[in-house]
Amino acid sequence: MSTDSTSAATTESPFVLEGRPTAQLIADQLREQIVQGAFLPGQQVNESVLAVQLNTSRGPIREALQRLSQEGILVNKRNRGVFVRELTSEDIREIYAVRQALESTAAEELLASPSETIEETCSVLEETLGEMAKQVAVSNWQEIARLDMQFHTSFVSGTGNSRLIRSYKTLAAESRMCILNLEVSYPRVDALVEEHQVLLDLLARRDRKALLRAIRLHLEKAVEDLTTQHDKALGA
Amino acid sequence: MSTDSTSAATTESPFVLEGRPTAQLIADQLREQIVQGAFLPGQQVNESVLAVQLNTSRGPIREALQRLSQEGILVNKRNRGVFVRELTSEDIREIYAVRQALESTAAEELLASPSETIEETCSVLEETLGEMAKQVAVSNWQEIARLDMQFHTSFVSGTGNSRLIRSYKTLAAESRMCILNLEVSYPRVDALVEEHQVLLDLLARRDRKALLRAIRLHLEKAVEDLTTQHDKALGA
DNA sequence: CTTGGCCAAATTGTCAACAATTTGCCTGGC
DNA sequence: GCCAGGCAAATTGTTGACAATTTGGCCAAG
Repeated sequence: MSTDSTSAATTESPFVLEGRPTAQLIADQLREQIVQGAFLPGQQVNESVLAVQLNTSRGPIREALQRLSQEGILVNKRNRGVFVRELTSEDIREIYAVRQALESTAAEELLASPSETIEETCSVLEETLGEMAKQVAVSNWQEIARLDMQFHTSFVSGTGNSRLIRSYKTLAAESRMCILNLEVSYPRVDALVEEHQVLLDLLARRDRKALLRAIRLHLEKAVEDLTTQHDKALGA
Repeated sequence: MSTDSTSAATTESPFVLEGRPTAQLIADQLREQIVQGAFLPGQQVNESVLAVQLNTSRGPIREALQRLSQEGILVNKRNRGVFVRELTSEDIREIYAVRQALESTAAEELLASPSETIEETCSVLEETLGEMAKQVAVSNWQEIARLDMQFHTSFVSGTGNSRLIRSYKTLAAESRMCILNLEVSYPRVDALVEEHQVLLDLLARRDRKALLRAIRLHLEKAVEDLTTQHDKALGA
């Protein structure tokens, strides 16, 4: 992954301009690569090599890296560079505590929305869930992790509250990092699909109290799984 | 406020370097100026003039502006520049809905913390509240707004949850913008101090249920005041 | 008088070179 | 053998210049 010609594979688009903000495209690419584990935690991300890999100069790269630093998936050490953040068990608890707060609020707002909005959200969630089931069948963990977070992000996006969505997306990226850091992090995948199906059903049924409770339990269980795996990995 | 020599007054520090991340210092300065109303909503923020005002080049300025754009107090229009965000009544509702979610979670986490942490937080809040009372006496609205948000930010900071704090600080800045946009936005200042005193007392007394309720009412009332003033300002 | 396109000004987007700082190694002395 | 000091390499931080794009005004044709 150094500077050999095969690194061109990481450059997904030869020309970076698509008529949209360039640095953001780079940031999105990098974020995706990072949460997929292309960069190891603690590893330094060099501006210059990224510039040549993405066929651009350091300027846009700097902007993208700063953006990701602000999101929290990179850390910036003055005059040293940016590094992929290493997440501790405490970080996991923090992230999921805030996620619970935001998802609960999203549930409240969704239930207060017109039926049309709820139904549209449900159909989106259903589609994601179907895709998730397929990927579970072939044990594609990376895709499962992505779809897991896509499910939750779509749930929150259903509210249309842009601040809620913005805050949540950051946490979603961090969550994917948590999951990826732990290799096989889904103890039982069957339960995973089933749990999300429950969330979807409760939303469709407008069962406020049960939905809030299910969200809490779902996230609490995730924290438990993640921290357990995390501490185990540390012990190994 | 154009390019005359008096604009040097906006440059609070002749030398920007203090051994800390430079762009962040600029961002902090700008954020403070913006939430204080030094830039009007919708106004364009020019990179070049800022560069000469702050006695630096466009590079760090760009980074600072991008950071503030990501926080949401500036909006970036491709090839046009960055502008101070104009907030609508809908924005106010969004912001305060998320604030309610985060502050409620902060309350829960605080109450689950060791007594030591709670007491320390209370003393910090008390100090801010005392300062707020002083500024109320002299009707210094700008300082009142700052202390209002400092109170809430300190409350959330008491949890030590860095993600919670990070998300909240963004909303706090946006809230100050809401307040500033509306000139005299505190209908009755006495009620303001009193309400915060109630929050502090309930935290000190560990009255979970009453505290959560008080937070909700406090923020709901704020939304009502702000949107009323906002719509009135639009009608004028 | 209105409308269409063209032109120029201003501003951001990008780039490559230069400066400053940190880190690790190497050498010299104790 | 160990430690202190300095030196060199690498990386980021900063700067000024250049390129691209949008916008508003101007002019002419209908």
